[in-house]
Amino acid sequence: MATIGDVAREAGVSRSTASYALSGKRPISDEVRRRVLAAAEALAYTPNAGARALATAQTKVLGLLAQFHEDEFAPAMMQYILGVTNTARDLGYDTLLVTEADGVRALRRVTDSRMVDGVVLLNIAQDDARLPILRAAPQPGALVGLPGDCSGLDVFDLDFEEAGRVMVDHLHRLGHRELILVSQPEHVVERGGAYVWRLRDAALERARQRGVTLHAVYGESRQPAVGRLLNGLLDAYPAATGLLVNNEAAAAALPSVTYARGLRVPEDLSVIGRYSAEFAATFSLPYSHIESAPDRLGAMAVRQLVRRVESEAARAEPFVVRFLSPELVSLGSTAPPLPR
Amino acid sequence: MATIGDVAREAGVSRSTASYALSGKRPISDEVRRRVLAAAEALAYTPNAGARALATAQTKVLGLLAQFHEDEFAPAMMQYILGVTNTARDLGYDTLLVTEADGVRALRRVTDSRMVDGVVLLNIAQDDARLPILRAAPQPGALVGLPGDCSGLDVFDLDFEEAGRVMVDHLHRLGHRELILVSQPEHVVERGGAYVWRLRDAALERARQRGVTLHAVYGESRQPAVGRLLNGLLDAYPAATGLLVNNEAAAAALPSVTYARGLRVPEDLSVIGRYSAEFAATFSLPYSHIESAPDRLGAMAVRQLVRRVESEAARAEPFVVRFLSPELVSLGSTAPPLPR
DNA sequence: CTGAAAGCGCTTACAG
DNA sequence: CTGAAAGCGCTTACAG
Repeated sequence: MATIGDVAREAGVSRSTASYALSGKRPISDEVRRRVLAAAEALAYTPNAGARALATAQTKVLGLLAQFHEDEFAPAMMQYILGVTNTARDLGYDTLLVTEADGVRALRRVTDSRMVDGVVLLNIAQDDARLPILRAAPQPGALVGLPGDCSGLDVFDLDFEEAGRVMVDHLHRLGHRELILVSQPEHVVERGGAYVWRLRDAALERARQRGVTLHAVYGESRQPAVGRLLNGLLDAYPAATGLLVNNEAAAAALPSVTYARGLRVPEDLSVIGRYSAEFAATFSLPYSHIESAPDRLGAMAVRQLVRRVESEAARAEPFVVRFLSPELVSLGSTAPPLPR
Repeated sequence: MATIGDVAREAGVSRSTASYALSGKRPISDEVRRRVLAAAEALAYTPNAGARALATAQTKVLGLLAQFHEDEFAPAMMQYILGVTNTARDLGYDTLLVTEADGVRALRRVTDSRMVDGVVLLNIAQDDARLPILRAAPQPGALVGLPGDCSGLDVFDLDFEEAGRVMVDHLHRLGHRELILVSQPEHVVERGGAYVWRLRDAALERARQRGVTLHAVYGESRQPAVGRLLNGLLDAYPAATGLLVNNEAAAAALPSVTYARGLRVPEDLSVIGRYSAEFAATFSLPYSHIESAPDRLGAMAVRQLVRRVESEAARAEPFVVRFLSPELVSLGSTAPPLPR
């Protein structure tokens, strides 16, 4: 591989001149610049990333830490990752994807070794053990997901509380008075997934205000357990006319369940989910849903992160906690309840 | 951050001694080693990755290039990616995930700049434009997926031809004489996805040998098109008693279709899919299927890649093309056809 | 067993 | 406008 020394020799200039001609960081005569660019072109010169990182203290790489817990719903994760990698690339950064189980160790490794200029964390737990490490790291960090303590980091998440209220209000307005809410499995909550109870508690509160009965239960993340659970719920609450689903696996399993029971949606049962458009399209889900916008959240986190990475001034700004307003995408799976 | 110079000073030795004590690459007296390790510990010393890469010409990072084409089935990709990242980490490597649309450009960037020690390519096309770049690169490369020309690279893929034969044989043995095969959409084939016709052609050939009628059609990758397609097929071939599904989206949409038509599986229709166990569990798919083993394929590719990266001798070995034998996971979705 | 020095390939003050 | 030199933080022959 050609080095900057090769380019300089080929162009008949010093290495520093070659470097400046390529970077444009100081004025260079047209003639010399032309020769340097031609030499670089001819030798297919590409700067060595390690050498540049060492000299500039910038790697142009962002770390992306994702946790894949046993028994969690992996497919939805892909959209968050793509939101991050694609936005990073647009801004001139590559992405180091770290998926190992020990997130604390992983985070320490990539920050201490200076492999990355900044870090995005996915799957934030309420009391996430990675956060103290990230706060202490020299690189800035951004979270997709709301932890208990947001200090020292930029945080981006869907407004799950508003999502819960929107779901309840929508069905209440249509005339529903008894609803079921299926959340993620209990172990997701135990692990610290605050979004589960943020949505649930807000939905319960709003239901109380509106005089709506809301049965809120934990779900399952896999078949056949999730199918059994849905059947059990529909058996247990025969008067319920609306179903809220804050659980991708349950949403994916629901069509089979309703077909098997001969339930028509929305005539017999109104349904509102919470997932991404991508997810809905891929898995044939015909339900109106709160768009979870994983790509947008990933993109927002990266943009803010890169701002802090690249600007001293930005790094001094106060940290932000930004909630994306939930948007209800209507696919016609809700209607007024049938008179009984 | 502490440098090796800080550690050396703290331990009262030279930088080279500190380096050797840490790496163990030459004998060091117990006393000195103890002091160095203590100093490194006390200063929380972690080597600077860029500096090490520059000195050793090894980054301990692998590149993973994935292509996400418009209208393709993204969720299945996650398992391949996890297979790669987790195996890489086990072997001491981090993973740079590159997802930009222009794969040629991306590959050139990461190899020319020496950001990675080796590269794994996903979504291999029959005539993949990235392959010439990878062959010419100084780093070794491994493919998950079979291209037209395997020269100069290690290749790993499911044996899709054998998969087609296993599917046909299994149903033939049960007494089926008319089958439908739903493949990926035509544009996946046009883009170069050879595995589609590898499975199909082998299935057609085997069906011919066995005297089985096989209707092979392209599928769709999204709803509602895929649901319509499945209904259309079942209408068009009412005498078919078995369905082979080499298309994740079609498999995911099938339960709704069979329920809606009042078809029982396997009594009225035997079904065999081709996807991963992870996929089956997540999406409630009750069908016997050929396990596509994305995690195993990713792991195989990484192991071979790292062998070549780390050993001169391994780099001189002939390139391999390794096919994973398809395994039929029986979930009871096939049975002898009902007498008509 | 240990140290002083060179070198990896860049960038960027410092001089002119 | 251009060049010679220092330095980023490591590793590893070269000497002793």
